[in-house]
This record gives sequence, C-alpha cells and structure tokens, in this order.
Amino acid sequence: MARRFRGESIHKVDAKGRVSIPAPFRRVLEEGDPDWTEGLNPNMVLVYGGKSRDYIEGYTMKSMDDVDEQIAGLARGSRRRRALEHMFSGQSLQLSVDETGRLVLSPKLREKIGIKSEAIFVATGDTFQIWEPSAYDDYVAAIEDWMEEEVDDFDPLTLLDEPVADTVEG
Amino acid sequence: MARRFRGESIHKVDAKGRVSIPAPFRRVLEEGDPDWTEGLNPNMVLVYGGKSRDYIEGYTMKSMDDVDEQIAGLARGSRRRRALEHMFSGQSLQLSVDETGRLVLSPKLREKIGIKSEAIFVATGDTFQIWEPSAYDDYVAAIEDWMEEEVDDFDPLTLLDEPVADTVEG
DNA sequence: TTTCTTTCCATGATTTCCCATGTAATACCT
DNA sequence: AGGTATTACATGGGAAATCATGGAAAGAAA
Repeated sequence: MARRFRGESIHKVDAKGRVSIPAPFRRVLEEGDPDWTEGLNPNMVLVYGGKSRDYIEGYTMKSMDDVDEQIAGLARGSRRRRALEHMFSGQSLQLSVDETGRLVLSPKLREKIGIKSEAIFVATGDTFQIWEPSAYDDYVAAIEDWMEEEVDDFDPLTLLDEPVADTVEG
Repeated sequence: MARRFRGESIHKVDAKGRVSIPAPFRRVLEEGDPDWTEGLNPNMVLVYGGKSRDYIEGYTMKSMDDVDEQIAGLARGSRRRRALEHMFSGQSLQLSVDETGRLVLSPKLREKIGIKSEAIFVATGDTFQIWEPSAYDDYVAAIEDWMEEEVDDFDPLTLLDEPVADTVEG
C-alpha cells in the first residue's frame, strides 16, 4: 500500500508562478516516482482539464501510470477513450519538483483556477488538489452543509455503512 | 515505461510552413528515437492518412516501430494488412526536427487539415495530433458535451470504473 | 532565372537555475 | 530542563539558458 497524501496547507505563489509543495506531499511524490532516488527531485503530473473544475489535480508518476494503463485498455477511438485521453493526456503536464521543493504554475494554469497570490494544497488520498483558497472555502462550506443535513448522528463514518446511490445530487 | 506526450499548445505556422514543436514534446521525441544523442535532432514520423481525419498524427520512431511490427504480424495480403500498410507506410513521412525545434508542414499537409497561420499540438499518450485550432475546438466541444451527459458526478475517472459495453459509440 | 527548400543568424519573451535569507522544527549537550 | 547548534522549509531576486518566431543567405529543383 503506497503512502497517501494527507492534510492541507496554504502557500504563496510568486510572480513567476512558483509555489512550495507541502513538505509531506513531497515525500509521497518521491515514493511514487520509480526513477527517484535520494538526492534527486521527483517527477509528477498535473491534470488541469475538466471545464467546470476549479482545481488542478496532482498525481504521482505511479498513480498516473495506473490511469494511463487503464485508458490504454479501452477500445481505440471509442468516445470513452477519447474523452479520457483528452482529459488526462491533453489537459495535463509532467514536471519535476525543483531543488527547493517548489513547482511552477504557468499563467494559463493560474488563470484557470483563479489563483493570484496564494494556493491551497489539499490531499485526497492518492492525488492532491490545488485550489484558489476562497474557492476552496466555498467548496468546503457546501460539503459541510450537506453533511449537516444528511448525517444526523454526527459520526461521518456512518456514511460508509449505508450503500446508497451516490451521485452528485444524492 | 516511456515518457508520454502531455498537454496541448498553439503555435504559429509561417509562410514556409514552419511550426515550433512544443518543447516538452521534443523531449519525448528525443527519448523515443534510438539514434538520438545529446546535441542531435531527433527523427519522427507524421501520419497524414485517413480521408476523414482532420488532424495529422505524430509518432516517435519507437512507437512507429511498434505499429509497423504489429502490422507485420498480420497475414500478408489480407485486406486489413493492406489497409494498414497504406495508412502507416504510404500516407506517412519521416522527418527530423530542425535545429530550432521546428518541423515543416508542406502545402499538401497544411491543406489537408486546413491550416493557415496557426496549428495546435495535442498530446494523446504515445502520439500527438496536429489540428487547425478551430477544428480542434469543435472536436473538444463534442467531447465535453458527451462527458457532460455521460459523467454525472463530475469525475471522469468514473469512466474507468463502470465496465459498460465499450464500442466506438460508448 | 524563378521558385522552393533548407540552413544559418537574430531577438524578445519565458522559463530554469543558482544563490540568499529568515524562520520554524529537531537534535544535541550539559 | 534549558539553551544552543543544525537541518529543513518557505520564499525572494537576479543571472543564465531555453523557447518561439522571423528574416536573410545558400542550395536544389524546375
């Protein structure tokens, strides 16, 4: 079982688009890059597609490989495959963490999620997300509202027990 | 695992048909050319066949070898084999990236996909595509419409989970 | 010669690399 | 425990290398 991303933290984005990756995340990226060895800088992949998504998703090399492989298993030319290729090949980029633990968000990426001077990194298991802080706040607020009305006894783990249909609305 | 093409970007096409290949793509082409060494310019292959295709496909030497080999495995003279040979041998051309990272699209090729002053390069995993920008926009719009109705909760990865019949339409 | 192609420079704009600093976290010593 | 040395982090600035593009010069081809 691979180490997973955990936690969230805010970092400054400078004029060149440089942002520090949370140090704990760097450990996961290192472990998830088959080419990485002590002293090197790990590679990783950012996925910035999804018209209505207001965050960028970060993958370790290994977890991205898994996705690529699954896509490669679909029928060539099928809609499903083309959609996924568009999302994960067309709308992504590989980069390597720099010497000081930062990555660079190009103007294009910053614009897409509305980042100006800060970004928040949020763990989601085997990937993490990069948000503009206030957009993330809104997102969290929405989730918490939902929890409030949905989860009456206040242990969220009860959500794991009920095998209910799980759609965006549900 | 070979490095894959990732991302998309638009470049000017000048009067002579010269276009810059996105720098990250060049790294992949270099890695995918067995004869390439630091300081040299990598070779690559463009496939421009497919009457109804409105894009040109770019291959690394290595991935083109793979295709050739697969074709060689088919029964000599079979319809399928001849069709593939026509597409990948007849309707293709090998070229080498020039000193400044550009390739030249002949008038014939430009005409085929309707390119005038700009071209967009789009990664699709182990190959990339070259489109006339607005034609590509239409293609993307179609994909996104489909995604919108197909992917209810908006994580495209769910497309990988549901083992639905996978046809060209699916 | 006329027309296309290739090569070979030129240049502004980005992007990457290298160095520097202040601070926080941890290890070490007595 | 108290205090100090050491290392890890977050962030900034400037120099250097890379990129995207355009135009001229030098070859080929017609």
